[in-house]
Amino acid sequence: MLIDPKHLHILSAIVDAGGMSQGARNLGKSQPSLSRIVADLEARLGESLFEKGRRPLQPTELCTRLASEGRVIARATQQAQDIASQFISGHAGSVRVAGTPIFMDGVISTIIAGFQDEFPELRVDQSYGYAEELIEALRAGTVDTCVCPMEPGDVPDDIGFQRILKGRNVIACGSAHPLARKKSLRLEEISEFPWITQPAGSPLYQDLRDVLDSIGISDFKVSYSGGTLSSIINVLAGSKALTVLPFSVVYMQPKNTIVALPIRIEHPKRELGMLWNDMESQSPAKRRFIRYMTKRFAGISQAVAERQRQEIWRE
Amino acid sequence: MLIDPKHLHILSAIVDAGGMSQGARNLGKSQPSLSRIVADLEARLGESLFEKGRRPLQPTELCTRLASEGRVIARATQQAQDIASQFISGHAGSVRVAGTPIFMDGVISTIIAGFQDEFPELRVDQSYGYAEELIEALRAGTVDTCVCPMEPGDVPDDIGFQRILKGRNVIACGSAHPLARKKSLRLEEISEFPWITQPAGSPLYQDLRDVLDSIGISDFKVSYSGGTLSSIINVLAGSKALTVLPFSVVYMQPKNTIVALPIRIEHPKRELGMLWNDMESQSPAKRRFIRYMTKRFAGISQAVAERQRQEIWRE
DNA sequence: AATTAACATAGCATTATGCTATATTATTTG
DNA sequence: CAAATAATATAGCATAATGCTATGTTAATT
Repeated sequence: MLIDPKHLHILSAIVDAGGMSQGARNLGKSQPSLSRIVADLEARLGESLFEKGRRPLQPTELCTRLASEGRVIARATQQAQDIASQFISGHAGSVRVAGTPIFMDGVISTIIAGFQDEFPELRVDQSYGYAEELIEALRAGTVDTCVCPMEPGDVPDDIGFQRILKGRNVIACGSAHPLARKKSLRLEEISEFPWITQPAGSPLYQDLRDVLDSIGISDFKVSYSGGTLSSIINVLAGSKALTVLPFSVVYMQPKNTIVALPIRIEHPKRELGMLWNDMESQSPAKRRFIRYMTKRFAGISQAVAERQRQEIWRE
Repeated sequence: MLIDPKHLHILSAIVDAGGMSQGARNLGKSQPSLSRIVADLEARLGESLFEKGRRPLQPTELCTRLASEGRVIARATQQAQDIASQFISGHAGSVRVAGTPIFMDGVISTIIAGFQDEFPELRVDQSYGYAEELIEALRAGTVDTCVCPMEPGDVPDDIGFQRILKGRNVIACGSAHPLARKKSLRLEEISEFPWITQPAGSPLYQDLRDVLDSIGISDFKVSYSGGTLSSIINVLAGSKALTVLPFSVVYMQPKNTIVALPIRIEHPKRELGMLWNDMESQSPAKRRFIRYMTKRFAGISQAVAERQRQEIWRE
């Protein structure tokens, strides 16, 4: 003797409408449908649900109590309906984003803020990692999308990649740094200052080495390492140390904290991009996030390049 | 795009069981059933509910949220199930009992106490009235059963009647009354005391008149009227007034409050009985109540008659 | 008594659901 | 890495549930 929750819902609709005909209209069904469902229920329960022979339909006590459970069911079903449509339209759900620390802290988090402003019901779970582990995480399904500097050729075939920003590094220092005011610099001038480095495995560490190699500095002094971006910026701002950072990160910082030195250094071969595993199986929220990011970066990319041209290349 | 609450319930069962096979076992269904229902739901939502190609079945975010609504539905359905079976077995529900005030207060309420002790989930709604209005209320369906002194011949054909107690009246007084200690009384002795009466329309008022008429007292002094039983008893106990009461009422009172005088007075033609409208359409709880009352009174009726024989008739 | 509005029933078409048998597939084991 | 295992997916078929329209009944109203 099992009761179908749908029947309880229908019962509540009849009781609330005050009759079968109106109840049927409210539910978008025909009156005979409800009539039969009620009759079946009565037969299966062995109890009548409406006083018979009364025309403003009068629910029995049992009916009233079952109808109140029906209301709970109706509410939960509606809720599920809403959740589903919110979810399908990409207005509800969550995205798990991972990426390299400096970019996540320095650029992506600000863009995420804009995303959350536009889609307040969407939850973003952020985590950190470098290329190999990120791809690993994508494959394991513990992360939905990653932001990571990659050489496009290094992206495995099974992983989607969308470039969002060109790789442009600069040498950065605190805005009070003695070199900060100079219009032009000779390479020798920077050699006396100590350096802030990223962890050895990180792309930026490699970039730093490459830059100094190309300038001819093979032996450099490291004054600070291991901090996340906010620590690095504090150290830069309060000391004479230098570091290599993506220009986009410098660009996104508030004025008067750090600046980029007007020295052209070589572009890293990596480009910042978004990675994903299987776009088709992504939920709408996740697709929406990726769409949003690539779209926002289309604009930002321009602005960053323009500013860099003005500030570093002085054209 | 309507979601069936049953499907949400099934979804929650699958998620909670950690897989379809176990979920199917828990629900008492076959695994292919669930598999298809999930596939249909996915097709209709256009979103997958379980990560595909993962074997410990892993619900997607959407699935998790829908399942949590499913749990609400499962709980409400179970609740409805419980309500129904409690109700059908007569262990839940309510009974609306009406009756004449003195009997309700003096006898029935005590029996109701026993009923509620045995069926604590059953609610009793009590109200008061006299024969015509009671029958009216039964027909209107505002009351389920009535307790009322009636002449069996006066019961309308459409109303069921079950005698529960013979009509036996006595003259009652406070236990400290000067007449209370006498073994036998002459009729003249009672004529000097004032009387407590019921409202003019009540059966007991008629009984009082009949009694005094038969004794030859046509002109009697009324000292108090209009009170319900507890007032009447207080007035009896604290004054020298007399009144006519059913012996059953006197019998049910605690010792040393009121007593019945050893004077044989004529039996009223009315007998206390239970009335109902249509036994078939009564809910189990109401049937159970009527059953309980008639059964309890089968015993009480004996005890009352026996005691009355001893106390009044002195046989 | 006639009218009206609602509920009940009948009949039929369609969909949903149930099952068993069997194919696939992810994971574990040897 | 192949075999074994255990779970899910699919196919096919029978049955139950549900939908509708048309129509019969009935309680309330005029």
